Amino acid sequence: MDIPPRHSDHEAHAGCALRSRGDDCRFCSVRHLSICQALDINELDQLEKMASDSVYEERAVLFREEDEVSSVFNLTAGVARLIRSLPDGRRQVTGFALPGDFLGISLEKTWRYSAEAVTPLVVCRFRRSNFQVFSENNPHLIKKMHEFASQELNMAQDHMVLLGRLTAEEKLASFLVEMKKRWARIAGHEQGLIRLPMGRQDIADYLGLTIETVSRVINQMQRDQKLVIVPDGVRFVDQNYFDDLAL
Amino acid sequence: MDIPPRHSDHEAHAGCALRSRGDDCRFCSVRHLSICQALDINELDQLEKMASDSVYEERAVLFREEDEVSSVFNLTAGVARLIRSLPDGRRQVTGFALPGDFLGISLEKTWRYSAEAVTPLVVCRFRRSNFQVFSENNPHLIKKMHEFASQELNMAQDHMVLLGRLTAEEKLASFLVEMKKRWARIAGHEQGLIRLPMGRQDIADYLGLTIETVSRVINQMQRDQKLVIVPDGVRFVDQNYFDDLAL
DNA sequence: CGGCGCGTTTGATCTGCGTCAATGCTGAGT
DNA sequence: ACTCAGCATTGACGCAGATCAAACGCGCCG
Repeated sequence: MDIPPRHSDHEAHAGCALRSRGDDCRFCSVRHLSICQALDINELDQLEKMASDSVYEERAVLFREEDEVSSVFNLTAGVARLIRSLPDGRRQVTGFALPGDFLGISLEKTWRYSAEAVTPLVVCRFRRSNFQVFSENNPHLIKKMHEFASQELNMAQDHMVLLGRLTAEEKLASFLVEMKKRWARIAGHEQGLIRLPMGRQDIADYLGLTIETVSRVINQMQRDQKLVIVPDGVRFVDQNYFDDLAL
Repeated sequence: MDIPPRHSDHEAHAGCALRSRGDDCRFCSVRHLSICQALDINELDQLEKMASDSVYEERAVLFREEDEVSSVFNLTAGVARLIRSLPDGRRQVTGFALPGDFLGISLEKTWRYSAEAVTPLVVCRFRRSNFQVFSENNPHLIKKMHEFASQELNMAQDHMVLLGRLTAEEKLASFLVEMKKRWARIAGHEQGLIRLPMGRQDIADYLGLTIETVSRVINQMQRDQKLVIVPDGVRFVDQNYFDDLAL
């Protein structure tokens, strides 16, 4: 049961919490975080002509593993989970996409993972063919994309260490520290709050654990006065504890 | 105790088993596997002027995590392990580099992993600054490098699934199938033999297991007539068993 | 208000793999 | 041939985290 995206090119959601690009790349709230930081005003104008905003509801599927890559996405608001599934239903969440993240940096013809909206989502979408042509004429952009790809590769390698060699407690600490750092880069976050819009099951599938272990470890941390669990996230009480444990 | 590389620009190892580029890129045995496949004869000539072959002994360190990236490498013969270490000594092998693999595709200023020779090694080495200038004037090459980076990202994501969600038996089966496929792409391999030049400890650190578990699982597979252990590797007896288990 | 659905928490028990320890194998050096 | 060093194998045992099962909390809707 896929939920199709609501398209909204020149209407709607102005003033809404989800508004982001607002049909003018110059005012895009994630511009300085995204690959668009490589572009000057003129290039931005060109790119804007190819862009279309899309909104997805919670749980909506942006694309599935094996689907053809017909569009690439710049996430402007919300959180998505990136998933690889095994035939028997086991899942590995390979990452969470936050505002400013780009989906489609790889040159493969088909997606190698699925993407689903964890929260309501706004994306800036491009037809891949258009985007490819545009990028091939913009060396700045190509280089920025390679930088982003390098960055992703590093994060992937970090995550291999986490999955292969850390204990459950270390995994959770690393995850929370990572989320804290990533939210801190993004404007409009409440100081001190680590937002966790994804469910426990997603966290478990990201860390290679079960939902019960995730729950137990987080609640134990709360009992030990290392953090407090609040609606939609946690707050660190003992930052040193986390810095010591995290990868 | 680092073992420094023996340099050999216009001498030595002609006729030796390790000879590969032989100071003429046109005859390089890994050209069609490596990023050099993007280059025509003229470009290859230019690149050759910047290249220098280096040979490393078994266990030699090519570079360490945190080192500055002053050179990038094209592996022409041998096998290297790529390692991330934790402060307390736990290791994660993030990958094995085989002939044709390129080290230094990322644009970061420092290495994020160490590389060590599993077997004696021949590499085609470039000063990073030279290579960077050259690549910026060769769109073909840039694109090929981005392709290689995409490929690596996919492999990293596969590996996350393996580390996070597979059993020890599935991990070993996936590893062996992966090695079989990778050797098959490389000329000069003996049909049917899956070469495993790395030690059990390296395999364990690659799969997020202990050396004892690796040993137990492989030997159990032999007892169950799924494979036979031979010097320097294994041979599949029951290919279906592995295809069913592997990721 | 009450009941229902869904995600989370908590408890009891199990088990796959890690840990610890001993033994075996192979190849290099004397 | 003997010894030693470095890996690999094998066995006994323990534990971190999985599994199974039950209860909890909370928002939603009739």
